[in-house]
Amino acid sequence: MTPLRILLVDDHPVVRAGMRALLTSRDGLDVVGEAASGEQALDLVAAERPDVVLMDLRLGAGMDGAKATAAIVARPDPPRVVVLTTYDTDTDILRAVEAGASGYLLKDSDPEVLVSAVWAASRGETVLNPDVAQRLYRRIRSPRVDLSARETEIVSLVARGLSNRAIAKELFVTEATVKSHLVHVFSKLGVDSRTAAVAAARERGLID
Amino acid sequence: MTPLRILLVDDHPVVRAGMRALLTSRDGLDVVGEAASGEQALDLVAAERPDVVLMDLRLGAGMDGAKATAAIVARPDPPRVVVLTTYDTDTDILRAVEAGASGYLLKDSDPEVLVSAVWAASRGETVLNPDVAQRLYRRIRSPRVDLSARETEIVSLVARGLSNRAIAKELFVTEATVKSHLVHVFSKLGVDSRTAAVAAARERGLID
DNA sequence: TCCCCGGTCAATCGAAAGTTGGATTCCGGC
DNA sequence: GCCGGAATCCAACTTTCGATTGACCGGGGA
Repeated sequence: MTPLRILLVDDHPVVRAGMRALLTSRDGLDVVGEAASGEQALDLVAAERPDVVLMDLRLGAGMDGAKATAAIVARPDPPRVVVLTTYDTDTDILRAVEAGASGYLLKDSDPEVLVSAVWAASRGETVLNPDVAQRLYRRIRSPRVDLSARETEIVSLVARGLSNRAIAKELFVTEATVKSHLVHVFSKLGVDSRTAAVAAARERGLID
Repeated sequence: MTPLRILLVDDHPVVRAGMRALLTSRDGLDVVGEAASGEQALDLVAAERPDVVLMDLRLGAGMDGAKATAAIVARPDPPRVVVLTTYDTDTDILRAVEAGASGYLLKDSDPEVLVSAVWAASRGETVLNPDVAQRLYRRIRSPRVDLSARETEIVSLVARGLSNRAIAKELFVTEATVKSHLVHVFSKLGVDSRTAAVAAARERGLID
């Protein structure tokens, strides 16, 4: 049987070396490339046609892991993409899953788990870390809120500590308008103050 | 010449494998142990007596990297500790340096940089990532602010979105007291609103 | 010892923030 | 076409926040 062809995507050389070391010591697994950025990952997917891509979500500057994942699975006859990351915030997970990832693992997973996840992904199965699965479940139950572009913009400025007046000046509207947007934000997030809105928006990954 | 004895400390198996792979391929370097926690690191330092410890700052549950570093350098004839981490917030850096770290590198550093940093540390030199050095410099110039325990507690609650009244209830004090603390926080951070205080405290790593 | 600092509280006042209600525009569906 | 909904905008009103001043207590360090 031909070995499974694997592409590693991570902006940290140390992590790439670690994945390579953990995977190449296994029979039937072949690391055919390493990419340090999303752009490079796309090139290597086209050139090497791997079976499985191990993808970090945070890739420093440029395209992030979720975007790169989406671009990869949009290709004809795409490889499976398994996300392997340190972060487990709701939004990160949701974005990765929406982008079409076949798995979501945390970097503190056991090497065994990692290897079996790669195999499972190659068979078309979906592999989720238990914590991650639980978060996803919670998220699906609670209705998805999304703020309009304007609202997000304003909450971001609030989070930076600007007053309504300062925000109004920044966006060339009146203070009343800023307040009005904030009222809508408050109701969408189920809070009743700017600080709580920032906390809620941050928790749901709507800002930052 | 006897090889340099190195101990790896990181809670992520992948990262440990990566460091091991990058270091063991070099002449004169010998990885003598791996620890997944601060407690384990202390044991292994005592048992293996390494020359250099590569230490992650975030170690999951239990003792964090800064504490572990401090405990290690407090030993008789201690090894050099080089911090190797993903995070580069001001507080992390400062805590590591204060704990007695001989170096501070980011995980996106080149393997070459990593290797030469290990050698430099073994010779007693201090190795700082340029970004890190710059942050340290900025930090030293701007007078160090630190909030009292009570003040930090209150800012954290503000960051969670609580009103003064709610904070007062939470801490069993009156609203006047909360306001009084916030006045001090505002003046220490150079801001004039609760949201700006949260932003400033977050930026300086005083909360979260 | 005395003084300073951290934590506690009170009263007041002006300035933000938050509430209510309403206007306009744009867009997709019946 | 017409309607409903959502996004953006605005103004007047009420509440909370923040500034200011002043006070009390307890625990260290000079």
